[in-house]
Amino acid sequence: MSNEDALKQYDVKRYRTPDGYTSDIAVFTIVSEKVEEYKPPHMTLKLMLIKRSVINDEGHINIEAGKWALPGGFVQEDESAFEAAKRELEEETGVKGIHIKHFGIYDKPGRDPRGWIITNGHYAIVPDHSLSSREANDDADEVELFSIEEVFNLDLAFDHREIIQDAVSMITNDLLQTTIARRFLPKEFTYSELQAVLLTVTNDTAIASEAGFARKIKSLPFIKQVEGKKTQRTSKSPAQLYEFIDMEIVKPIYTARY
Amino acid sequence: MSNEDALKQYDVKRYRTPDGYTSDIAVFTIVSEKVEEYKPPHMTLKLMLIKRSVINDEGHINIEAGKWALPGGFVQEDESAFEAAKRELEEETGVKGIHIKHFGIYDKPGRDPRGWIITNGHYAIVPDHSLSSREANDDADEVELFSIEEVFNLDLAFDHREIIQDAVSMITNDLLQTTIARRFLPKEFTYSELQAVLLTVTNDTAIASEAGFARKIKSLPFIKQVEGKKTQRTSKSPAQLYEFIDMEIVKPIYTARY
DNA sequence: AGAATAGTGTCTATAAGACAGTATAGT
DNA sequence: ACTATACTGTCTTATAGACACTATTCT
Repeated sequence: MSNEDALKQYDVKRYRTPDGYTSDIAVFTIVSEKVEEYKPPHMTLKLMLIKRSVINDEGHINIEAGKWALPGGFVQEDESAFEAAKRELEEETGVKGIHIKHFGIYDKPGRDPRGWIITNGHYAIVPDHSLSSREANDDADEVELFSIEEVFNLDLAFDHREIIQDAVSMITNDLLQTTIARRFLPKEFTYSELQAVLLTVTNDTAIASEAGFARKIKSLPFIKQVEGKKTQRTSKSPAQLYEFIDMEIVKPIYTARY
Repeated sequence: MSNEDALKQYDVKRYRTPDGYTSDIAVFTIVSEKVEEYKPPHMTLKLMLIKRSVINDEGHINIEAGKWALPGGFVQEDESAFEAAKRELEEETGVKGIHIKHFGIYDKPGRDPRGWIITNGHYAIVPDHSLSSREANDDADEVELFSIEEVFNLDLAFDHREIIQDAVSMITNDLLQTTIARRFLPKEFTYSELQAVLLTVTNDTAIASEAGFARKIKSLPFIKQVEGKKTQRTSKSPAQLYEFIDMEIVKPIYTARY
């Protein structure tokens, strides 16, 4: 009658079980191009990929060798896929406290020739500078940043093309419909910096307009001015600093106002 | 050098593998209350749960017996978790072509006392009438619909409380930010029917206002009038019918218009 | 006629969008 | 003075929101 009795009778091997359970991470960063003084940023969304080495860390020939792939690895026994993704990302970049989000599961039979291997798709947002310390490890020959257009011209391992497509569309949506843009920005930022982040994924005219966006940012309920604080990092004329307010935002498609 | 060589050397048992891989489904339906003639509907969002039986289909004592749980089951060898969810839902309700969406993975070590069992959370939207044919099966004593408030007062199996919370917040968001409301409605519907669906998850004043919503629906880019078609099912006065247009909608929180 | 739902008319306040113009400060 | 960015002024047009009013049809 108790759970203990039930457990004794439960045969864990009744069903076939997966041969592996892994986490992959689409590591996004936004690089500022033309970082001159007194210039507003022009930003590009980039994805970090690794080139799979021919010989793996045990001296064996690697599967899908030579192809570009998302970093990732096996989930350990005492952790969840999400925790594994966080751990692997920390190992890879050496950075803690990174924004990371699970967005999908990839479990189609045959997606990995080694067996029934299930992988979890995550995306992560890391600040530009965190990736400078990156280095190739045993499983990877090279580590490189690619723009979204470049990525889809590469020879990608496994079903990583599909995973990356999902990651890109997920982060695009999230950038526009949530406040995760903050993860690409310093705590305090100018209107043109936020604008530059959003313009990496949209060409919405309302966002692209300088004067319009400069005005709009002041009426957004989830952003507030940092009173009396200005910066000159984007122009000679001091620019007002803003910061995000922590709040849940759901903007229904059936209404126009907040 | 080839993938075949790599495969020969690959030891699938290097890492511990999960003991089970399952799919659970949060089956939502919206029931119209007070369905009188010539009345606009008043709707309530309900979730279907099953009560786990004490003895399972093999005559053994069942785990988490007597508790309420999401329907679900093991993913078979030749299918993905999503396909398993669809299959199980069809088996359960006898309805095909149901809207179903994967929203999360639940893999915390210890979430299931039987071992390292990973489950996939899906939500499904089924029309009211499809659930009338539901019946208890071997694993379930009872099948019942609960309102969202009722659900959280029940004794729920495993970590289904957490899964249900995620399902509810996901469907709430999706109802307001995507056009899935159409899955709760007939192909052609009146403004008050759409309004009733939305009001199951929000009390946004712009949506709750009759006159306002009746006007608003005409300017939404993803909904069009069915020219010249009216119905009297919601009132004595014939009401205009509308239908959804298939399109991608992303409404940025940084802008107000479409 | 009465009742209930489905709208429309109309007014006000607010916001968007366009575009010109001003402000600031480094070179 | 020049230049580039950061705004602000101002006008026009569109929409939201409120609330009264009309329209339709069954009972």
